[in-house]
Parts: sequence; structure tokens; C-alpha cells
Amino acid sequence: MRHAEFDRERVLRAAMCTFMVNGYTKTSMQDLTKATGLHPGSIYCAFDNKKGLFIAAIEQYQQDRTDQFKQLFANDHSTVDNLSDYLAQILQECLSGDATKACLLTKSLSEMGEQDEQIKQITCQFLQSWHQSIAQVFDTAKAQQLIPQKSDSQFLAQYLVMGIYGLRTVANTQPDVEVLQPLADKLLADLIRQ
Amino acid sequence: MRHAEFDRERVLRAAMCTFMVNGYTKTSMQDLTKATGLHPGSIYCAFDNKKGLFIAAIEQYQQDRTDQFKQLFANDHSTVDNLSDYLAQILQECLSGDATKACLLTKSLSEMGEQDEQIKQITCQFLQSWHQSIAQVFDTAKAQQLIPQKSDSQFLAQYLVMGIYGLRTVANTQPDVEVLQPLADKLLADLIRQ
DNA sequence: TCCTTAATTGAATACACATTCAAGAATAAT
DNA sequence: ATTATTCTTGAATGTGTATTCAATTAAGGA
Repeated sequence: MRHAEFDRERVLRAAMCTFMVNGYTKTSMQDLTKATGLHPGSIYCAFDNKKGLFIAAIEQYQQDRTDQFKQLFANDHSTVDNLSDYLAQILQECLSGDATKACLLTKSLSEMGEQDEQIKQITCQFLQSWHQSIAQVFDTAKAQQLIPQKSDSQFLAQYLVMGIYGLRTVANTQPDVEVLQPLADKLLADLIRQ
Repeated sequence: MRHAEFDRERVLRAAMCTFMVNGYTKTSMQDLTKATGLHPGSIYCAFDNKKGLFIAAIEQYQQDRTDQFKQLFANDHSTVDNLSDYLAQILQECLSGDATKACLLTKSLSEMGEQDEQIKQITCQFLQSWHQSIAQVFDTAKAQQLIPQKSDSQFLAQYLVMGIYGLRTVANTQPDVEVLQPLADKLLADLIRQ
């Protein structure tokens, strides 16, 4: 017996970044061997093929984002403050200039959703689960009486998701905090308004 | 002398649709010859290369959208009603299932903005000009006293643009009028609120 | 220590792709 | 009709691609 020599998470994060910057189609196996340090054969041995590595990278991305999200809301602050911090963090990503400024899930869905049913299902499922996590946050806000009891958490979560998608897209053309911050502020205000 | 035999607009719209469905990278010259009915040599004669055809298609897209926009607002209805109709039209596109459900500009910017400076500039410029057209609509709404005089048209336009980006992205995962209509309604309500 | 099993290596393979080009066809001016 | 000009045709070209595979290397059990 012999174990794999590489660190799976490190390899997946390297692949993840490459896919986020170039997109799936424009990322060549050569790009991936350079980014991961693995030889073609090793990639095919561990992940079957380019698409297998892509899916594994997407799953790692989802895992990382879920952990990050949970950590941000794992405190006893006001839920509204946490939401504000969450938006601030997203804005920072949009403005950072590095790979995280794009969301791998929406980018992949936009690129491949039309042609690849499997990618479409995986990304949609992960985006739905993100939506549900946000809905839970609004449920908490209701329990804290920060928003009206008659509020529809599912709807508010959907609206926030829409706003975040929009913010990220605006950031593509206007990566400017002076533009994005007021948008984020109004978005949050419109969400918690009576 | 001899004139080109093909109808330029028809060719550009065919190419446009192909690019919208597949994206630039995944559209092969073979796809384009099939969609346009032109042979490779004719395409290279008329548009230099694949990217030249792509840029021409983007320009045609922008022209078509601008015409459509102007037509929708060229009446003496309440500006708010026109905005409502505009959002309804966008929703219809999102739900139509055909190529128009994606915006060629944002899709291209997301796919190629990172690698191709020229595409980035063209798409950004066209998206900015769209933003300005919407800002003019809010100026009209101010003149009609439908929104407060102190409103910032630029900001409201940016917020609507953000919302439309978001709506289109939500439609990728939830192409459902029951989901999208309430989002569009709240978006409009939040825009014209005192 | 030897042997089985599995991972690693990187050159070789087969294929798809954008692009070219020389020959042919159509047009308009002379 | 002739000629010059330009467009059209589609097979050929060369490059970049994902993938394979036989040889090699390492690890753990007997």
C-alpha cells in the first residue's frame, strides 16, 4: 500500500482559485498542473478527469463558504449587526482584486448551466442551501423582534440573495467602495424596514 | 465590385444567440458557421476573426437593447408604470427559456473580463450607458414629482441596475414567476419609497 | 528482507480548434 | 464581352487540448 502524497485541501483550493479566475473552459490541464503541483496522471488518478477536479473544487468551495458563514453568525450580537458585517465582508471580497471577488457557484452556473446538467444541479443545490442558511438568520431576527413577526423569512432571504448577486455584478463594472457601500446600506435598510 | 451576399444584422443576431447560449469560449467556429450560414472564410473576410464577430455581435446586442429601452419609455405614461412594465419585460425574458434570458454584456464580462481588457472595456462602457439611460428615467420621475426632489437619480439607477442583475441571477436557479415577481415588486417599491 | 499494491511520472496520443489560402464564382465598370 | 475587383468556398494547416499508459518509485504487510 501507498498513500497519496499531496494535501487534498491544498490542491483543491489551488484548483478552485484557478477556476475562479479563468472559468472552467479557459482553465487548461496545464494551468491545473502548474497551480496544484500535480502531474496529469496524478490528477486523473485522484479525480478521474478535469471535470472531476472541478466538482471536487466546487464542493470544497461550498464547504469553506459554509464554515465562514457559520463562524460569522456564531455569536450573541444583534442579527442585524451580523448581517451588516456579512455584507461588509462580501464588499471586501468584491474589492479585493483576488480570486474571491467572484462567486464560484454563480460563475460556474452562468458558464456551464446551459450545457452541463450535473454542474447545474450541484451549483443550484449549493446556492439553495446558502439561501436556507440566510432564511434561518431572518428567523433568528424575528425571534429577537428586530423585524416584524409577520415577515416572511424565506422571502427576505431571497431578496438578500438577489441583492448580493447584484452587488457582486455591479462590482465587476464599478469596483469602488463609494459605489458599493451605499447600495449595501440601502439593501440592508430595505430588508429590516417595518 | 461585388457586394457581400449576407444580411449583416441577421448574421449578427444569429451569432449573438449562439454566444449567449454557449458563452464565447465554448462557441466554436463550426457552431458559428452553422448558426450564421457563413463559411469560415466569409466570417474572416467580414469580421477578421472569431473575436471580431463577437465584438460586432455585442455591439448589435447593445443597439437592439437600446432601441427596445427607448421604445418602452417613449410615451406619456407615469414613469413608475413604465418602470413596472420594464421589469415585467425583463422577468418575461428570464422566464422565456430562450437565449435572451441571459444578458450578453454581463455574461461576457463575467467570462472574459479578467483576461481580455478590450472586452472588459466595451461591456463596461455599454453597461454604464444603460445605467445613464435609467438615471434619466429617474430624472423624469422627479420632474413628474413621483419621487422626492432630493432623490439621487444616479444612486436610484444604480440600485435598480443592481436589482436587475440580481433578478437575472436568481432566475438562473429559480426560473419561477412566483419567486421573481415579488422580488421585482419589492425592488420597485423600495425605489419609489419616500 | 521481500513482495504486493498503489501512486507518481511525463512523454505520447488523438482530437478539436481557430485560422489560412488558393481556386472558383459573382458583380460592376469599361 | 471583357476585365478588374471582391466575395465565397471548403479543404488543409498548425497549434493547443484533454487524456492515456507503461515505466518507475514508494509504502506497508508477511
